Amino acid sequence: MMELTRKGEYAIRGIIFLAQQPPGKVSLISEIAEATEAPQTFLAKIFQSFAKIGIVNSYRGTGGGFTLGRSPAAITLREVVEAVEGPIVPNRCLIGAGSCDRGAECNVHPVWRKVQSQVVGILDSVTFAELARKG
Amino acid sequence: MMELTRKGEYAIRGIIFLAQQPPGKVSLISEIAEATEAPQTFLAKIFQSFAKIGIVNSYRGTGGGFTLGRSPAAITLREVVEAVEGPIVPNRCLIGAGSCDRGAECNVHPVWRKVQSQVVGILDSVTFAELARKG
DNA sequence: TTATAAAAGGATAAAAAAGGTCTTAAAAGG
DNA sequence: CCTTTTAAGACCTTTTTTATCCTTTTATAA
Repeated sequence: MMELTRKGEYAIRGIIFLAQQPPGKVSLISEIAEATEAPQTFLAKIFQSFAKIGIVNSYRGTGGGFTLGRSPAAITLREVVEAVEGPIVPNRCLIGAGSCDRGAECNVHPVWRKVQSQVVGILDSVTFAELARKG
Repeated sequence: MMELTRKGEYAIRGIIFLAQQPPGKVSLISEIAEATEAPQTFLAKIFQSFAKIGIVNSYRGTGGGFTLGRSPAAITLREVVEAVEGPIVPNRCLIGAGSCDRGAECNVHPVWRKVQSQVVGILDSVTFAELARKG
């Protein structure tokens, strides 16, 4: 339960790699894929979606590639995880009003809500500045 | 991310149902399935696996059915969730030594470890005595 | 302007997991 | 031995994951 998918793993490793490059360095998807041991075309898809939401910048053509969209300290683990895996929601019932008819009288709901807030809190407190630190 | 599967939902609802029955009452799988709105044959599979690990007792033949294997207060939410979903492991790398070659120098691992211990702690603290309470 | 480099986007597909059914066997009671 | 009820395993369908391939678009440089 609660396992990160490969997509999530590749995404995190990819962003860590970018965070470890000298500022301004543009990295090819082929470099990133090799360094993170991720399938290149798959990683490319992930980075395309990251470019759309501003986590990375992408540049086409000769000399193109990817850079981080913000400083590593301004990118949280939560943001990257949710970008690829969707929102952190331990129980379907929490998703939206009406999706669970047991809502009111169900004693399990508050437990999941607690789990959710704890996990979100932890992932929100970790930035890629820390994750990229070597040593 | 972190979503409980239907299997997990049915399992929890089924155990809550049993916990709400008068002590000693034997319930048919058909009753439990109807009450929890779960597919009967699917729920039967889940309860078979629960019988093996002692969460429930099963009785065949006329007058047979299922009862809780222990008092509701002695069954934790964690136990039921892990029985159907497998261990709570946010990152594959935590599963076993050697399954991740990045272990030592990886800064993400401690974060997942923290997530794991928080979630396990919460689910361990909730018993079916509380979950079965009505009102 | 032509060639080259690189990401973007779409279509497809294999593999795995989730979700569920069906059939036969075994146990218990009458 | 007949009925009721779970046990066990084979089987099937759908969805999600994990990719791959091909074409298009954008950018650069000769």
